[in-house]
Amino acid sequence: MAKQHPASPEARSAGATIYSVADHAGVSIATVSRVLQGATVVAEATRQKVLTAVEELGYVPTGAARSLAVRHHEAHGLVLPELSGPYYAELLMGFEARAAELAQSVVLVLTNSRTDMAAAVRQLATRVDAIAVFGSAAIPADLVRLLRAKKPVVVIAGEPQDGIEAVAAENLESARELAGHVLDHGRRRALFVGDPDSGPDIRNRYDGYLAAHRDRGLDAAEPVLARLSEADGTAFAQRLLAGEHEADALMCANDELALSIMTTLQDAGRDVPGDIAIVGWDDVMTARYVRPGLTTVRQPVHELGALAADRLHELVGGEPPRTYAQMLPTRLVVRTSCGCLPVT
Amino acid sequence: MAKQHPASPEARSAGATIYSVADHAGVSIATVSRVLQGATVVAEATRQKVLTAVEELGYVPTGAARSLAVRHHEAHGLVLPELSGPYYAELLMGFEARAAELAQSVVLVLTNSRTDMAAAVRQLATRVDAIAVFGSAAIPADLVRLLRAKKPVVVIAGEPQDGIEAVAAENLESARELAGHVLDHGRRRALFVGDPDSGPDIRNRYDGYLAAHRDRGLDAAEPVLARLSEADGTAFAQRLLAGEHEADALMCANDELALSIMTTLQDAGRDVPGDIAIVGWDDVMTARYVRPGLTTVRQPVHELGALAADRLHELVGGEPPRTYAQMLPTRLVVRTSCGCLPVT
DNA sequence: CAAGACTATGTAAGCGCTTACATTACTCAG
DNA sequence: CTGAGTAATGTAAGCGCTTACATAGTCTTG
Repeated sequence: MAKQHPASPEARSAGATIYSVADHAGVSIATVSRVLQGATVVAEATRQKVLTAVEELGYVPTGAARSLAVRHHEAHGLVLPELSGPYYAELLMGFEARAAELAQSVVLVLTNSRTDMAAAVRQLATRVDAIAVFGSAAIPADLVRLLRAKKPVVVIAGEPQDGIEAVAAENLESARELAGHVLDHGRRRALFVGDPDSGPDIRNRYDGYLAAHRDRGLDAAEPVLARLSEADGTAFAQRLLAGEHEADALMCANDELALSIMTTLQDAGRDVPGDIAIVGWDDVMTARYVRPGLTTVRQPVHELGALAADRLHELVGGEPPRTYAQMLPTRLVVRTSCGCLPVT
Repeated sequence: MAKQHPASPEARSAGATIYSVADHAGVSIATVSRVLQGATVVAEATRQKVLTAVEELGYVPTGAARSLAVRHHEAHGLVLPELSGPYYAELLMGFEARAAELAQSVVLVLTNSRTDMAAAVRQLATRVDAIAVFGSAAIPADLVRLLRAKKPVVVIAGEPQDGIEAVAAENLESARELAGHVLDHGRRRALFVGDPDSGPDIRNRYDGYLAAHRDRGLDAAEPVLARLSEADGTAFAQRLLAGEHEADALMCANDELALSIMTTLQDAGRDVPGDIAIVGWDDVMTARYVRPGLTTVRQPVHELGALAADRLHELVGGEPPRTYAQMLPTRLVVRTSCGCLPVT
C-alpha cells in the first residue's frame, strides 16, 4: 500500500492530480505518467484503465510540474514590436506553425505597448527555453545582448553580432533589382524614401538602391528620411506636391509608405506612373487592389518565422550559434506602378 | 549552517538557482524569494546584496517552479483560427496588451495549421489558467464545451451557451444601419454576399440586412453564399459579370470579399458606385486606399481583445461566468462606394 | 535592566510531475 | 519443475520556487 502523498485527493480540494488518477485507476503514479507520455512498456489493459480514469476525472496535467521535472519549458518566446501590417502577422503564423510541429508552445510579447520592455523580456525568459527577437531599432541591441547572456536567442531580420544568431530575408540584391528595374524604365531622378538607420533591412534596401545607381554609372540622392507609416508617407507626399522634392520615381522602404504616398498624389491629380513611378516593399494585400497595382518585393515571411522557430529548437538542443545570418530569398513582383504595361 | 539542498550549486552544473544566489549573497533562499517578489520586510542592505548576486550570477528564475508553488500558471491562452487579415492581428494586440497589464503571459495557438486541434487545445490547457477562443465555425462547439469543463473559457465574437461566457462586437444594428444607408440611396436590388451559417457575426450581419429591408417594407433576397476570402469574391464577381446575378448594390460580409469583388468589376469596366454600390465590413487598411473608398463598418477589435483578457482574469479570480454576451459598439464608416459624394 | 512589541530572517514542508532503480509477474527453454 | 530472461509496474528522490511558522535581533517603555 503506497504511502499517502500530500497532493493525493485527501490533501487537495480542487482539480484532479496524477495521484487521484492513479487512485481511481488502481495503479501507481508512475504508470499514469508512462501512459500519458506514451511509453510503450505499459500493458494495453492497464493503459485503458488509466485513460478511462483521466476521462472520468477530467484530469488536466499541470504543465509547470512537467517543465520542472524535465527541466525544460518546452516553449519558445517571440518578441515583436507590434502586429500592425501583414508582415508581423505572417511571421508569427510561420513561427507558431513550426513551433507546434516541434511540440513547443509559443509565448508572445509585443513591446510597443509595454512601459518596461526590459522587465517584459526578463519575465518572458523565466517561462521559455529560447527567444526569437525581431531585429528593429524599437528593441535595443543592449537588451538583446543582455538576453543572450541568459537564454539562446535568434534575431529575426537582423545581423549576427556577439555570438547572437540571425535569420533574415535577403534585401540588398532584390532592392538592387527593383531600383534597377525603375532606372531601366528611363527614370533619372529616383528618390529613396525611408530611414536606413532604423534597422538592417532598410539599410540593405537603401544599399541596393545605391548599387543599382552605381551599376549604371548614375549618381544616387541622399535618402528622404521617413518612418514606415502612413502618416510619414502622407507628409512626404504633401512636401513633394509643395515642390520641396523633385523626383520621377520613388523607391519606398515599404508598401505602407508607398501606398499612402501614391494615394495622396493621385488624389491631388498626379498621374502614377505617368508623372512619377512608385515602388514599395512587402507585397501587402493592398498592393494588388490599388490601381495601378504596386510593383514591390515579396518576402518569404512565413518561412522566416518557421526558420526562426527551427533555429531556436536547435540551439536549445545544444547546437552552437551560427556566425553568419541565414538569408531567405526575396522576389520582385512587377505590376504597373513602375511604368510596366498591364498584362492583357 | 543550512542543510545542503539538492538544487544547490554542488548538486547542479548548469544555470544559477535560488540556492546559488542565496549562497552567493550569504542569505537564505526565503530572503532571495522575498527580494525578487518585492516584499517590503527586507532590509535595504540585504536587498542590495541579493540583487547584486542575481546580477553577477545572471540568475533567471524558472517560471515553472513558481507556477507550481503558487498553483497558477499566470498565463492566458488564446485560440484563433489564423492571423490573416488585420482583424485577428488587432484582436491579438488588444489581448496581449491587456494581459501584460494583468501580469499574465500569452500563449497562442493558431488552429488552421494544426492537424489535431483537440490535442493542441488539450496541451494548451496544461499551461494556462484560462483560455479565450475565437467563435468561428472553424473551431467546433464541441471542443469549446469540452474545454469549458476543464478551464475558464471566454468565446470571442460568439454567443453564450452552456455556461460559456462570450464577448462580441455588435453586428446586427450596425448592419441594419449600413444596409439602410444603401437602401436610402435608392438601391432596390441589394444582395448580401456571405454565409450566415459560418458564425454568429455573419449571421447577425445578414439579420441586419433583413431588418433594414423590413424597416422599409421591402423584400430581401436570399444570401449569396461565399467564404470570407478573395478567391470567393473574385468568383462571385465573375458570375455577376456573366449575368448569373442581378444587383444594384452588394452588402458583403467583410471587406476582403467587398474589395476583391469591386476590383474585379472595375477591371471589367463596371462603374462603382454608378452601376453598383458595394459596401463591406471591418474597415481594413485597403478600404481607404481604393477608389472609390469603401463604405464599411469599423469594429473595436483592439478593445474586444482587451475585454476578453479582462474577463479571463476575472474568471480565474473566481467570478461566475456571465450569462449574456458582452457587446461592444461598432460604427458605420461612410466613404464613397455606397454612392455618397466625396467630401471636398 | 527586563519585558514586550516589532522587524528581519531562517527552516522546513510542499506544489505536481518524471524517472532511475528496485521489485514483481510472466514466459520459455532445458 | 527450475532457472533465466524479459515485460510490467512500483517506490522514492528530486526538479526550483513559495511561504507559514519559528527564531533571532532591535527598539521602546516602565
